[in-house]
Amino acid sequence: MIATGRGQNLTYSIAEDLGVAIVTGTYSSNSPFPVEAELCKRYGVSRSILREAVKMLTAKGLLGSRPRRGTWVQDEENWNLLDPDVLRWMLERKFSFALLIEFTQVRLAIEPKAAALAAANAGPSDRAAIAAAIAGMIESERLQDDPLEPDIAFHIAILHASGNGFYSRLGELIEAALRFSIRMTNRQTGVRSVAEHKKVSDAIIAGDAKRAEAAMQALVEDALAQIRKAEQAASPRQRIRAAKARA
Amino acid sequence: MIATGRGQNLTYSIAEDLGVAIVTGTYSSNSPFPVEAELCKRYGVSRSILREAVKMLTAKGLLGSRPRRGTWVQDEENWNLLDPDVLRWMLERKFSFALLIEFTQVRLAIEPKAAALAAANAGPSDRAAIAAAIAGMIESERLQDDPLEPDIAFHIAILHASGNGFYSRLGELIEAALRFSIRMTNRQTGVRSVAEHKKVSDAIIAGDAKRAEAAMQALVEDALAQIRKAEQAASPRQRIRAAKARA
DNA sequence: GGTTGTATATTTATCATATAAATAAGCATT
DNA sequence: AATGCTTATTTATATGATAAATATACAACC
Repeated sequence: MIATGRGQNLTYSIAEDLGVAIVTGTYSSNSPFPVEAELCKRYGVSRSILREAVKMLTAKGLLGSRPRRGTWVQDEENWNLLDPDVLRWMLERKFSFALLIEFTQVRLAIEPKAAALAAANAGPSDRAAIAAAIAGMIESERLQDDPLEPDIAFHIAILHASGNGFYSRLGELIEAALRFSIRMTNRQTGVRSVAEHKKVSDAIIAGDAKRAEAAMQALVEDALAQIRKAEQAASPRQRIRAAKARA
Repeated sequence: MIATGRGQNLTYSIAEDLGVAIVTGTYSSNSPFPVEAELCKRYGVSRSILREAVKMLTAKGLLGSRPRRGTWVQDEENWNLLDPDVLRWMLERKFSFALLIEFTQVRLAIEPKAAALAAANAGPSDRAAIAAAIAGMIESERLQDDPLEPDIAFHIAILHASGNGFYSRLGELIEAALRFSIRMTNRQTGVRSVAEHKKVSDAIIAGDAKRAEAAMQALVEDALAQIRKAEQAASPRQRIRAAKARA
C-alpha cells in the first residue's frame, strides 16, 4: 500500500517510489528486479497501475523489460540524467558531491553562453524578469532574508532570455540543483554575491555579451569553488550523511 | 492498426507514432487531443497499450491527463528537449535550421569544456577510443569514404573521456544531431576537417586542456558556420522540404 | 564433448470488461 | 451575477483472461 500524497495519482506515486529506489541502489542492474506480480502485491495496486509506472521509468531510461526475462534496471549510463525527475531523485536521495560538481560543470559550460546570448537577444519582458530578480535579491539582502528564490529566478530568467530552447529546459534542472545545493554549501549570501549577480545583469541590460559571459562565468566558478570547499569540510561526515539520505 | 516494426512492441510503436504526431504539430496544446477510446479504435489496440504509450509520453513532458478533462498536449516549453527520443523526433520530423542551430549552441558550450576535461582526465581506454576514431577518419578520407561514423565516434569518445556523466549523456543527442545534420549541410569532408579533428585529439593526448578546448571550439564553430551557410542556401526551398518531412 | 535443436515453464504483452473517482458543463437556486 | 447542485464524460483503477516471447533444462545428434 502506498500513500497517494506525493503525486497526483497512484501511478505517479509508484513511479516516484520506484524511481527513487532505483537511483539509490535498492535495485540495480546486478540484483534482480521484482516481478510484476510481486510489486503489485507489495504496493497493493493493480497490474495496470504498476505497468504504467514501469513504462514511465522505462521512458526515462531507468528500466527495461521483456517477456520471460522480466524487468531490469538499466545500466546507469542509460539513465536520462537530464530528465528533471531523475536528476531530482539523484540529488535529493543519492547525494554526492561528485554529482553536484559534475552538474555544476554543466552550468559552467552553459550559463556563461546563455548570458552572452541574453545580452544579444533579451526582449523587454526578459530584461524585466532579470531586473526583478536582482531587485528581489537586493531586497532579501536588506531584510537579511534567504535570497534563494530570487537567485533561482535570476538564473532561470537568463536561460530563458537566451532564446535557446535547450538552455531554457536546463532551467528546471538548475532550479533543482540550486534548491538542493544550498543545503550543502552554506553559501555566502552577503553583499558580494548580490554585487556579482548584478554585474551579470548590468552587462546583459547594456547588451555587452562579452562582459555578461565573463561575469556569469565568475559567478558559477564561485559556486563551484564553494561546493568544493563544502566537500572538503564535509568529507569526514559524508558517509554518515549519505547513509541517512538513503534511509 | 499500426505496424509493430519500428519498436520492439505495440506500446513503443504507438508512443513513437504519437510522439512524432505531437512534435510535428498534428496535435497541439490548442487543438484537442483525441480521447482514449478514439485512439484505441484508431490504432486497433486495447486501452492498456494505449495508456502505457500515453504514460511514456507523459514522462517525457509531451502529454498530460486528468479524468473528465481528457488528455492534452503540454505547452512546448514543458517538453523534455533533452530526451533523446524527443530530440530525434524533432530533428527528423520537424526539422528547422533554428532548432539545429540552437542545439549546436549547446554543443558549442559543452564540447570544448569536455575536451578540456578529457585532456586532464582521459584514461588509457579513452585515449585509445579517441585515437581510433581519428584513425578511422583518416582511413575513410583515404578511401574517399563518408567519415560520419568515425566522426560521431570521435565526439562521443571525448564526451565520455571527460568523466562527467552529464556530458556523456549528451553523446546520444549529439549523435542524433550529427547523423541528421549531415543530410542538411553537405559539409566538407576533406583533409582540412580531419586535420582540425586531429588537433583536438593531439591536445588531449598531450594533456593540454587549454589547447584542446580551443581546438574543439574552432571545430564546433565551424560546424555552426556550415549550418548557417546551408540555411542561407536552402531558405527558398525550406518550406517545401519541411512539408515533405511532415508527410 | 560440444553443438544444436526442442519442450517447458515463466514472465511480460495484450486484450476485454467492469467499477470508481474526478471534474467540466449545464442547470437551478438565490 | 454568483453560488451550489446534478449530470455526463473521461481518465483512474481493478480484475481476470489469453498470447507471445524467451530463459532454462533437457534431448538428440555429430
